[in-house]
Amino acid sequence: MNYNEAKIKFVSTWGSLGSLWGINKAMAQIQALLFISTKPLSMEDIMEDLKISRGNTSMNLRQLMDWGIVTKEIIPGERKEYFTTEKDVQELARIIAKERSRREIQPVIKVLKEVSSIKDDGTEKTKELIKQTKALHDLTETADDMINKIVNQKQNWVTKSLLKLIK
Amino acid sequence: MNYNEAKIKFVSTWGSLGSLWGINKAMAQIQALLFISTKPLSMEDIMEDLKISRGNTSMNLRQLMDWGIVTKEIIPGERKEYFTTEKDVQELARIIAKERSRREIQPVIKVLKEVSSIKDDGTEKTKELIKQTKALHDLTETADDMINKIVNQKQNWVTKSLLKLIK
DNA sequence: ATAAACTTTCAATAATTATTGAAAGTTTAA
DNA sequence: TTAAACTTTCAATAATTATTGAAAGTTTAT
Repeated sequence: MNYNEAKIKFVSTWGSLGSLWGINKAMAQIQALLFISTKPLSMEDIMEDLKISRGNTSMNLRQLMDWGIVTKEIIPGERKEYFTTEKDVQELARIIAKERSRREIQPVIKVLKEVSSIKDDGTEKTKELIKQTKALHDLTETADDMINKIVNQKQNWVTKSLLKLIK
Repeated sequence: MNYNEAKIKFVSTWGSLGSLWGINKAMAQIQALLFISTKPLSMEDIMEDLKISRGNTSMNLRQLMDWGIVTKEIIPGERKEYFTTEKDVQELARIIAKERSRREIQPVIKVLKEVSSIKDDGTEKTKELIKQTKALHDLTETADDMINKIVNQKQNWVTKSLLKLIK
């Protein structure tokens, strides 16, 4: 496998993985491209490399900036805008975990709390609903907390020693 | 909010959350319905409650069984098949984490390993590709390990004390 | 062996989501 | 102030994914 094959494989794999972290294919591919680039890329560069339209590139770059993963780079003397992504994987993971928690997990926790707080009318089905949604609420909250805590540790040794601990 | 409102809210929220754990809406809704039901439900029951077709119900129940989340229940004297879901949230989380890891994370780890193992031809771009995909490989592998380890702890106190530790 | 009761399959269709491309908008240089 | 260089917006369209429903398949009771 040479450089170009490897690059294509990485970008497309990372793209199809997008669904795993809740973003679309183009968005994930743009991020992947920037992630392995040695220098900032222009919209033109990205469109050409991924063979996607200008509009698509623009919209997805904006979303990546909203997530806080990609930033604009001004290159003196250049008219075009250039883009870079966060290059540190730990920091990338931190941002993604935080955003997903905020956008998706928190709202679910809220609903689970609401649902599990309905008045117990004494019927079996109500008791079951309360019991099960409460369990789900606790689990979701704990998992969310843990992921955020783990991912917020700046130093990698923490992750490593933690892993050793629970083996 | 009464029982029925709460039930509808829970089922639809859990359904739209499906994307978070990589399954479709109907599948997640069926699971949600079974999760709060006090007794096994027939295909008829599910179709009626969620207002979805027989075919859809059949296909999604089969997928849930493939995941190992739902099981067939034979009720003596009854011709119909009945279904139940795993009721313990810890066990449910264990199954889901394991399946997602197997279906989605492992293949990605494999590709990252391949890509990061290409021959270093000395160019800057190749060095960057290797460096970045290697970092991603290590992170993904560590995260996958941790999630599996955490979720495999049967006793909840482990999770709790672990959480306290990393606070 | 037959038929009723039930489940599965899958081609057709509907719903959703992503992408295009060109017009409108913005910024900069002269 | 003008126009070139660039970016954004968004209605139309394409691609993908989910759903239906009816025919085919299976099981069970008689």
